[in-house]
Amino acid sequence: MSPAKRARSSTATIKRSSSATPPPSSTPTADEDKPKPTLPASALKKLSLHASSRAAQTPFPHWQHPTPQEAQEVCDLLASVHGMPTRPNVLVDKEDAPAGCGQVPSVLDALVRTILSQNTTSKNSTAAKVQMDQIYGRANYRAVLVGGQAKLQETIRCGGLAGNKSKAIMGILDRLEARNVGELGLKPGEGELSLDYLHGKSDEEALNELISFDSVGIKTASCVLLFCLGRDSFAVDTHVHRLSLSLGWLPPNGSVYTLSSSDSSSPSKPTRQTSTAAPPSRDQAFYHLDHLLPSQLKYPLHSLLVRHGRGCVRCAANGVTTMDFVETCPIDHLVKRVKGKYKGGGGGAKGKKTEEAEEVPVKDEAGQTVGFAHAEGAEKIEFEPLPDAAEERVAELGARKGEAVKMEDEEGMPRDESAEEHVKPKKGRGRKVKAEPKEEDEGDAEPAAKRSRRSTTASTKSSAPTRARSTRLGFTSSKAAAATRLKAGKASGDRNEPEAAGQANGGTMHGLDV
DNA sequence: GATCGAGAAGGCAGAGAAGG
DNA sequence: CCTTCTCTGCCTTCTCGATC
Repeated sequence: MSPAKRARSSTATIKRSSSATPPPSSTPTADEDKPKPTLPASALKKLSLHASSRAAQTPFPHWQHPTPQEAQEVCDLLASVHGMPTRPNVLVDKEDAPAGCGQVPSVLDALVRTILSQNTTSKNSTAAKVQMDQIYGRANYRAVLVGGQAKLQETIRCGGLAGNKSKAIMGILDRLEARNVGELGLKPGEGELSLDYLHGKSDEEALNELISFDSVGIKTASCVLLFCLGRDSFAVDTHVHRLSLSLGWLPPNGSVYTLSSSDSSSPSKPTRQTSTAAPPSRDQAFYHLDHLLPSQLKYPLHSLLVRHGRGCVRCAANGVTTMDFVETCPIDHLVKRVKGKYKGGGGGAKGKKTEEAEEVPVKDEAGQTVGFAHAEGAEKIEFEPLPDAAEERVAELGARKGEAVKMEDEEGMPRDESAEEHVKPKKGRGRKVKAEPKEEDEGDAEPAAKRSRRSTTASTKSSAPTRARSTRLGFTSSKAAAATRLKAGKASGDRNEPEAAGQANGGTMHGLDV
């Protein structure tokens, strides 16, 4: 076989196999037989972690939710409002496809789009992708590779985290180039940089290949599998994660059951129990839900949960939707919204946190946690009446300001950002506040600089360093900066005109994968 | 009204702490 | 010492409450 034949066109439309598992090595590639080129330690660590998690099937073997019936019910209810998403058999390379949506035929393009969508809004990531296409040409990754990381970083700066993302993308392109040269026998600079060979690999092989790249985690890889490769993988993003918690599909405590790697062969017998207030992580949620959910529901459920998590005024984070909102929540009777989450907005209102509704774990005869319920007195959560129209919603949201104390939350995250949370001794593993002064609770007499980094940033997160950096770079708040620019009557200064890029982006605000 | 301060979204890697 | 787990930094934009 000519090595050149292996490099498929990245821009052509590619008909997908409808089967979740492609024919086993119908094109037995040399890279399957050869030992893999040495991967960096970080990649090996990721792969090892993934392998043990997969072997364990689910991190919560005693938590049998969602059942297929529960999943089907939620799917049907959400579809009644949002419509039932159907996966296209043929992906077409649309110019205005939003970043973050892996629904493009080229696997490499899908992966890059998904990377660009990490840690930023769809608007920003799409702007970055548009910028890339303008600078390098449409999905011209050879030009990207030739141009170097610095140029790429500058190009995608408007998307945020440009340093990390450009490094990640260049790493992928470097490896593909090395593959072209080392395994396909091409000359340097020849052939197309493509990941389309993943179409010929099994789900697990493709997933492993993807997560072996730097900056590509389970979620990113899962998105590519789900949307580009047409496989049944249940990607867990923030909306899916939040709603899964609210629906009781995940245990309230993320680390109740932990399998040691040596016991991964007997997943039904967790060897150790840890206890932490932290809810399941997104990765844990992925392994649990990907294991339990029926394959045919993964695509529609992911799409519906994302759409609903963004569009339902009752289920969106902080009650603020980022797209057309849903008047009535079809799963309102199924979700458990608990008090306690910070009501978004307004920095000045620091500390506006609502009272936490106490959760009591429900245990089976063996003492294993199999569910949770609100403590007495906390189970009655009164929902506010739904707005009747969009205008009313705006008014309602306005009226909610300042009523944070009464505002219930949909998330049910036991983790609190209060200082008390962080000075609490934890039973489980994990980093503690180093040498936390005992008198810390007492007062603020100690200069903030003397506090541990963790406790200091617990309340401010990364905002402070970010702001400090922004200030050094000449930013104030974006609003102020925008106003200043408006006054000055010129476009944004030496920045990369993110607003302009956003305008170029036009209406593609969301990479909604439906 | 202008400005400032601060939370939130978004996913990953890596540092560091603690248990076995 | 190894493994496991938690937490933070990374970056930008938007939003909103408080203050001037």
